[in-house]
Amino acid sequence: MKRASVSDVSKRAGVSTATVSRVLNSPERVSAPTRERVLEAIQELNFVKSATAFSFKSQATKNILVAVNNVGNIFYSEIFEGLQRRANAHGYNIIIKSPDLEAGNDPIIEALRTGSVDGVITLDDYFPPPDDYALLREIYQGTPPIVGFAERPDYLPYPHVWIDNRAAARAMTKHMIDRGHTHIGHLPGPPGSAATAERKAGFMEAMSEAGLKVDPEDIYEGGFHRDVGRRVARRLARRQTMPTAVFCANDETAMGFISEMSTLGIAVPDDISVGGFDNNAFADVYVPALTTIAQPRGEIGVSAMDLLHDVMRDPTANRNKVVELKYRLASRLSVARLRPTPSKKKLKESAAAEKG
Amino acid sequence: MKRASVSDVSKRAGVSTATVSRVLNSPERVSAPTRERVLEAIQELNFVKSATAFSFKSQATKNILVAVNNVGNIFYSEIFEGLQRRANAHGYNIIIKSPDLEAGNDPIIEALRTGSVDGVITLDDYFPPPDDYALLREIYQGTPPIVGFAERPDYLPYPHVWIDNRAAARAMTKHMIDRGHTHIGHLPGPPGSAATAERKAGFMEAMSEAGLKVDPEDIYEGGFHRDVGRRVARRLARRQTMPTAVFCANDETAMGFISEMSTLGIAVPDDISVGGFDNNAFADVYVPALTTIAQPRGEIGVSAMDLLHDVMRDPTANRNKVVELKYRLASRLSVARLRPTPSKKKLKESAAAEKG
DNA sequence: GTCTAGCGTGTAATCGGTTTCATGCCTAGC
DNA sequence: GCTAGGCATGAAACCGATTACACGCTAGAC
Repeated sequence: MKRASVSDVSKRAGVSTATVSRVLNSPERVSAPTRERVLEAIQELNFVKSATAFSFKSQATKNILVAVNNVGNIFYSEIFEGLQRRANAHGYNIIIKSPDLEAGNDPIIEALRTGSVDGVITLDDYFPPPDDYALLREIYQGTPPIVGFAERPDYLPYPHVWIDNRAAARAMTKHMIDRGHTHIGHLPGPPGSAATAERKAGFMEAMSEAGLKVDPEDIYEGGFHRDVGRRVARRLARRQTMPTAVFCANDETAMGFISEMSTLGIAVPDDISVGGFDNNAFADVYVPALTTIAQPRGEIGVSAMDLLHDVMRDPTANRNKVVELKYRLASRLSVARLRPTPSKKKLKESAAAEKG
Repeated sequence: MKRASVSDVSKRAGVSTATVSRVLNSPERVSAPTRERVLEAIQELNFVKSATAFSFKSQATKNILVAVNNVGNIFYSEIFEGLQRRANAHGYNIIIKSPDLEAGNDPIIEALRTGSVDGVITLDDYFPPPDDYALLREIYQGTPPIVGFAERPDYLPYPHVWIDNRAAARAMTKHMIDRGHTHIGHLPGPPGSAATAERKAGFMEAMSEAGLKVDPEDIYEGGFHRDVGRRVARRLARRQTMPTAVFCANDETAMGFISEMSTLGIAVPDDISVGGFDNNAFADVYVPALTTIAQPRGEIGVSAMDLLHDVMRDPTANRNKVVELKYRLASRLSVARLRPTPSKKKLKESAAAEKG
């Protein structure tokens, strides 16, 4: 039992394939009796248009590539959700792909070259070889159907959606300063990333605006990973004077930091305050509930898909379109008002007292 | 500047399209000089095979549909990662989709009917209309190229990957019993889900094997959501005698529970032990680190994709294939050995003492 | 009564590859 | 010297839909 084709339907209904196609695409151009016969035949044969044949003929796949560095990063989950929902609304499918590091291939280049997708959304700093992209631009006469979130390479300034990382970092830092903290540490994220640079700049600006000095020792470069937070926690715990607050440029890092501090017997926020960035899926059920910058991830997905849709419909008009989305400071428990801190020694004593 | 076609290449090289196709697919059948000329022409014109034309001709899209109820659920992240990696290896793309509840359409039916994908992987209890599936089975002569994780509807018993939820739940319960707990509560998850039923059964089995009675009051049906955990926490805190341990059939629920308990001044694991299920992305950096059942999510993705690949290559031979993956009990801090619990009153006293 | 406009429908080309079949040439075997 | 077989290549069909163009018929205008 094979799928029925237009030709099968046309035979069954005693008409030409052209008429069947008209019934499907502009039924008002077909006389009522003929239309009826064709529709019956379609029913009887259980006919559905072949997606591949349609793509071939129309030169449009209805597929959108979503390229990310690591599909498994939970940061994307909600973005995927927004993308998917919106793609459905526009009649697209989303194909999600990460670069295969061993093979060294670039999914974006490949997909656009083979024409297996109509457009591309890239969600992070995705920096493959410029020369291939130069070629792409040539092919697409300056406007490949690409849309991004946040950072873009200079050689391919595609339309994009972003949030103001610098302002957000400034807001978090100010939040800490407002609560009495003057000695604040910062974990800015992986070197080389634009997000890192922006967030760090925001931190520095807020500190300098408040007339506070930043000891280079209090900046801990690293990556957006729990192990970075853990490592920094161990290092901090050994120092003579700890900062009273630490701003991690990523919730996962913050959680790694807090959890390690907890096993070292240092409590958040009683002994040290911690702020994060992302408002990841578990920031609100963390103990303590994490004060963080909420990125509107669902909306990022929705906006990116809508933007791409615009770009695909009118590439030149939307060539330079940029959509800024609002961040939000989610103030919860992990950043507390500064109180005279009990020394570590005192803490141990009280713990001992409780046991005894 | 448009993409070059086989025909363009053939003209440039002064050969027929058949020869170009041979160079691409079975180069050994073309004489060296001709082959050279064709390859040159391909280079010069920057020729790449059209994906749509190929799909059309070969009747294979190289696309795999991954159907889930909610793309945004972070539980899938790592599974997606495994699926993606393996799909790449087999030369497939993955299209990720959730049903559009308003439109009431079923992505699986639609995708298979239009032929826009070659196969389907479904990751949770995905129970759309049986009659449509009956039709699908007819079309595919009994073996639609579908593979699932865990639960399947009776009317479409596709090959699948699973973990033994019942045994895993039994293991967690036994772990609590081994640590001295006899009064254990259980949050089994959303009613109607097979996972819920299995995990609950495992819990009951372990309790009865240990000769322990389960008060129906200690079973809290709900869903895999933080709010369920929170609600149960509030309810428990009001009871005269709390269980000394609670087994939540999902980490998110466990975290909601723990975080609410924490704001109520009840500490985990000092006052009550909590076990989870999933080993989600943050279970290890939670405070306290969460004791849970680790599902091998990456491996689930890998196995499902490999299984689908087998099914697509030989549907009849793999019609009933089932792959069982191993769970693991991750014993961390949230389940502690039972100690004589301080009453809530005592706790408040000691807190007051600390302040004073 | 003739001419024309327009409606409904069919014929055939088209998209870009792959594949079957045919053809011409060369070589080896007798 | 003739033939069989094999190799390199080309011509054309094909996958399933859409669409430009052609055609015939009817109705309305003069």
